[in-house]
Amino acid sequence: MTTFADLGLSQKVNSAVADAGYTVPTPIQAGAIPPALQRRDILGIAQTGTGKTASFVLPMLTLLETGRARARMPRTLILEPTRELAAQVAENFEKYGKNHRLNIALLIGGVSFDEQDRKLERGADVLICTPGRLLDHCERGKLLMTGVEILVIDEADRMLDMGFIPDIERIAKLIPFTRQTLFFSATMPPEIQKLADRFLQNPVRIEVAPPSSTAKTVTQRLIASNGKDYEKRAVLRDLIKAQDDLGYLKNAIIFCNRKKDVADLFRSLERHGFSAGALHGDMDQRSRTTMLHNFKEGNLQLLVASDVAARGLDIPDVSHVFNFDVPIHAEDYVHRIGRTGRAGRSGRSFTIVTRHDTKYLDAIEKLIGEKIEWQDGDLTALPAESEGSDNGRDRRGKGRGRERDRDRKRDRQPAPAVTEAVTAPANEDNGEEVVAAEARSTSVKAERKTERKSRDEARPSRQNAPANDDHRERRRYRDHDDGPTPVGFGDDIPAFMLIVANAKS
DNA sequence: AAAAAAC
Repeated sequence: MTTFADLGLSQKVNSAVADAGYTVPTPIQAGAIPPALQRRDILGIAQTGTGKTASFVLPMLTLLETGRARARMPRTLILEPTRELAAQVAENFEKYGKNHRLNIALLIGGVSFDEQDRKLERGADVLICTPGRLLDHCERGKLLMTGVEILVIDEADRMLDMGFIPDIERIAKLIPFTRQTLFFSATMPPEIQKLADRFLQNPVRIEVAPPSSTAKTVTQRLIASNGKDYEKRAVLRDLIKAQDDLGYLKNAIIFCNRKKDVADLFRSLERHGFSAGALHGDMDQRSRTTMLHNFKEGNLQLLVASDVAARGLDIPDVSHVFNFDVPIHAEDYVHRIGRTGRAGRSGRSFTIVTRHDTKYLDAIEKLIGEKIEWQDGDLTALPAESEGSDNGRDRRGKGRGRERDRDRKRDRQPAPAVTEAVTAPANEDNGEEVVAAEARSTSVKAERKTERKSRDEARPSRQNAPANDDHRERRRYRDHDDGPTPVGFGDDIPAFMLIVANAKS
């Protein structure tokens, strides 16, 4: 059997891999690492979850051992479609590069330029970027791309979906022709093939089977619901409680199709006393980072997310995926449920289906080539909807305030006082702002510390994400649900909370 | 019917 030791990686890399507990490479790793070490171009066709990231990180670390970075001239460049994925790749470099002394710079949007700039000035061996921020740095003249030896284009098909290809082409033009290019995509539609032909020279092609399109380790079920959001939320809560009572629920990602619904559902779950976080692209980057971090650490049991979290995020041991909405694109279903049942573990997925979703459900079942079982009866078993059909436009219009009231009346669970105070003034117009504020409220202690620090340190960075003792603080704060006064702030209550609390009483 | 990404 092939082991990592057979692949030609350096001693430093092999020892970091062994420390991480790995001995046997995955097929994409076994296929890509040897030719990558020989400076060949690579065309890797692989989904996330196949060990793809290590298949470029490990050979890059080995190749980077000779030579040094010069100021503003990065030696390697990795392009990722989302900020979270970029951060995850950076973590991989830290983990497997622990025996190296490499400068790794993460260039993503939503955070301060200054620190990124300082890293560039020092000379970066590895640059991990989302396209927009990289181009921004280039346009400011802060970056010279003529020294790039290795270019990695990751998740190319997703880059295409997101309209990043023109940016990628602009970036590639700045990099010498003599570079080595590693190109990864989960699928190879004609546009991607054309792109690969332009970017790659005589590549080694490695294609690995998707881990059986929908992982066999995931038990999938459908739940019928009427179309009203408040009904779906009640169905979801019952489902979560039932899975928890059975002892199955460790943690869950709950997917919504829209950012606004992520915000609404998150608020609702918090109001009902669940331990929940939110993640979508309109949240400020600090909240995004904090939420993901807290979910990974187990400080939040539920993560309500948009499809920003559907692909590639590596959160080991997620027990459940709930689809609050049926995804519009069938492939997204596969990506979403792929967040659970990872690394051979078992996982469960539940998808809430309404009468409006049947054609999307059909497309999903066609794509995965099987019928998904209903948990308790299909749509025909539902009582008729009370107020006629509910389409999306209706839901967003005038009927909405009434629904909100009814939703509240349905369940009399007391909500934590602080959360209630913060969420009370939610309305159509400031929904997203409230989410940002809530994201803060769940980590007030942590953020107070970093804010204090940041007065001296220009702007806070990812590295300033809350440390472990802060989580314990927050949990105590979250579980405290008696008394109308915000508790846990000392005499340092943020102004926005005081306003809200006073307005309420 | 959406989401993602630069300021």
